[in-house]
Amino acid sequence: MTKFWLMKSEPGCFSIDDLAESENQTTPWDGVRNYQARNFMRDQMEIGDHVLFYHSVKNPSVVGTAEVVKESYPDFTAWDPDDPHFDPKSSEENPRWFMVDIKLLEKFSNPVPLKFLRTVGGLEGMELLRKGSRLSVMPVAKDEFKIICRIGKE
DNA sequence: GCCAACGTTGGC
DNA sequence: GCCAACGTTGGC
Repeated sequence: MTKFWLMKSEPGCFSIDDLAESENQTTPWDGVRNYQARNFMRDQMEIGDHVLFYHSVKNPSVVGTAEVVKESYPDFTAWDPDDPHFDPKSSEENPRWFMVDIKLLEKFSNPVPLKFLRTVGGLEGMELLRKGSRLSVMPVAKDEFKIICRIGKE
C-alpha cells in the first residue's frame, strides 16, 4: 500500500533543483535529527511511497514530488565529525539516525505556497498547517496529496 | 531579525 | 520522573 509523505528542505541547503541535478535524480535524505521524523523514515517508509518536496524559509511552498527508492539505512553523516549534522552518540555499531533515498518524480510547474494551502478546501487537517508544526518528515493523506498535485501541475 | 512553538538536556 | 533552561525550527 503506497503511503504519502511530505519532506521539508531549505532550498539554500538542498533544493528540488539540486535533486534534479543529482545522479539518477536520486539523493539520500540525510541530516534528519528528530526522533519522530526518523521513526517515520525508519519504520514506515517503503519503496514506492510518494513524497511532497517542500521548500521552507522564503515563501515556503510544495515544489514537486519524489518517490522512495531505498528503504531506511543508517545515516552515515552522523559519524563524520566534520559534518554539520555530526552526532557523537551515533556509531556504526549502534546507529541512531536513519535515512531513505528519494528520486525526483516531478518538479511542479506551479509551486504551491503554504499561504495558498491554507485556503484550499480538504486540507484543513494537514499536519503541515498546524500552528507550530516543525516536523521535517510527516505523513500526508492520499486525498491531500492528490489535491496538492493537481494544483501543482496547473 | 524576531519570536512562538517545540524538542532536548541535565540537575534534582 | 519532573521541569527549568537552553537550543532549534521555521513562518513572518
